[in-house]
Amino acid sequence: MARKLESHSLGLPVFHSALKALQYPAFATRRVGAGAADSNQRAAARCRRGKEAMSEQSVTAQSEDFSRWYNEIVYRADLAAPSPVRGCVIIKPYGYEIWEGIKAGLDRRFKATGHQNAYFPLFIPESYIRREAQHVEGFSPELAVVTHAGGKELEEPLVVRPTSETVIGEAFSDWIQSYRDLPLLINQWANVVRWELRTRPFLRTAEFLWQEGHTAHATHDEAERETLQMLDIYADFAVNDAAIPVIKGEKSKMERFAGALRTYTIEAMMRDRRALQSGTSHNLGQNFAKAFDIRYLAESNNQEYCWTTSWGLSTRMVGAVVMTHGDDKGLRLPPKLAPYQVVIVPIFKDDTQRGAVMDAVERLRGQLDDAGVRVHIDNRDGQSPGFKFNDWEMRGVPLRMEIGPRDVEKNNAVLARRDIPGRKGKQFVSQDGIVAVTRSLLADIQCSLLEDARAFRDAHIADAASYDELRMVIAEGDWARVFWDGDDEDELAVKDETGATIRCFPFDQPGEPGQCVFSGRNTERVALFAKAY
RNA sequence: CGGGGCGUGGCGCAGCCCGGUAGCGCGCACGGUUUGGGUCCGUGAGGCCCCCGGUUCAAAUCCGGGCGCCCCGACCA
Repeated sequence: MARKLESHSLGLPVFHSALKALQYPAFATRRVGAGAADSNQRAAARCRRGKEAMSEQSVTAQSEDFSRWYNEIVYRADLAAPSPVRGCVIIKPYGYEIWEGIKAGLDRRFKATGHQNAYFPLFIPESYIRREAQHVEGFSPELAVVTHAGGKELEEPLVVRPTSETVIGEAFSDWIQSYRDLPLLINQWANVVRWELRTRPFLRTAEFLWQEGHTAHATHDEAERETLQMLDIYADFAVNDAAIPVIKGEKSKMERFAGALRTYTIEAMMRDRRALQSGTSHNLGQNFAKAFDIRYLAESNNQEYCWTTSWGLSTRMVGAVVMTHGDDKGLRLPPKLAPYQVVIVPIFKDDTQRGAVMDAVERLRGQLDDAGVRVHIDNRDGQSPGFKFNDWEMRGVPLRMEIGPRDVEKNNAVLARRDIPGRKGKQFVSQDGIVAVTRSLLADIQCSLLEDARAFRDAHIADAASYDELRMVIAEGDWARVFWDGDDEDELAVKDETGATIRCFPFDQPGEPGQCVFSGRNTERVALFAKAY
């Protein structure tokens, strides 16, 4: 386990301090009309028709049908399996290991900023949920409720948690007496249930795994700092570990968490250019403190309500990794999250060769293993090397190592990078110093995935100066950045007409005033509109 | 909840119109052959044809009823 954690860093840029501002520039945009959408994608779509009946070994092209591509890849790469229950999935070991990587990366950051893990019950008395008015309203349509247990009807139905603000709020009100008990910084890793209508593996399932942090503070400002700090941690994780460039921002009133003062988000652009909210952080103000009587005795000897926050990131992140980096051949996993960073495919004809090849393979494996690289030997008997190459490419392994008789003879190995297709991604290297080469290639792949994703995203965000332009940009499938000073109805109108919603008001603002594309009012704020998952 | 579609070996499907032996591809098992980009051949295992009822000598197929699932329109990490 120690090794596993450690190998997540690989000598790559590691997480430094959650409080430190992130290094990457927020994001770039293009002008409307300039260099429109990917002509590549369309050409590919045209090309592909007619080859319909390609063998079952190949995956539907992204350009042809993105969601079909997604579903196929999720199942074929062995991330998940269908479940007997409605909107649920079985997360298979390969998918779960990605989640474990996500957990490890986040948990480390949470601990580094003083949070502790705890666990609260799955069942929540129905009356708790009702205590915070907006909260009930927000969640009641999607609650699963247990009415019977132990063979009889329960006196009070139990809600299967959709999130835990209420139980935790109740607990906090007991735990917190004095300002000396603050801040209280708690996180829990748990499953939650939301009875969603339309579900997709990882992106939206009836049950999902996540982490929910809950904190209580003495002042509004402190709570606000915590809320923003955790958003920074999410962004830092997304960028540096998952290689997903994200845009930090604030949610509009409509998209705000039920019961929150303010909701912040990191938004990522998937390969089909739809937005995916990949993590959120809420300043809950005193709403829950008042509903659950979370009070502390201040130094002044006065009873004060606490200021609370909550923040969560879920298995949806696995879907984000798939949809951000994946290509027509399948997954492309960032080395820091890849269950296997290197897969070794041994090649031999007969038993003599086998012996020599396997000796070399085992030796190299040992070296990589000792260096903390997650390495796997594919010694399946029935499959040809070619089959294995394709198989591991589909499963997104960053680096493939081929060792055959010729390599053994020359003390070589072949390394093939997943992020560079075909011959160009292949190189012969000496077996001596394999650790250093592997490490540097993995670091390189980690960066190149991030850069790819960033370039793609920036090419598909456009500044729109009018509502017409906004409509155009959205119709193209891109994201539109616009000056916005509309109200809820305006936002709804845009959604009805274009299908796009405000993903966020980015923290990165132009700093100069402009005219709201909808109301015409002057405003300082720009919003990002996009179609979202 | 409104509109469209589908339930047949593990997965993807054909068969249904015109009732009569349940079939194909993939996968799986075994043997051989191959192995540096998805080898090939042979043998084999595996199916209350969603459920209940009806028609008939005979139902996967026709009729009636149920159930389940998927896709498209209102919510969400």
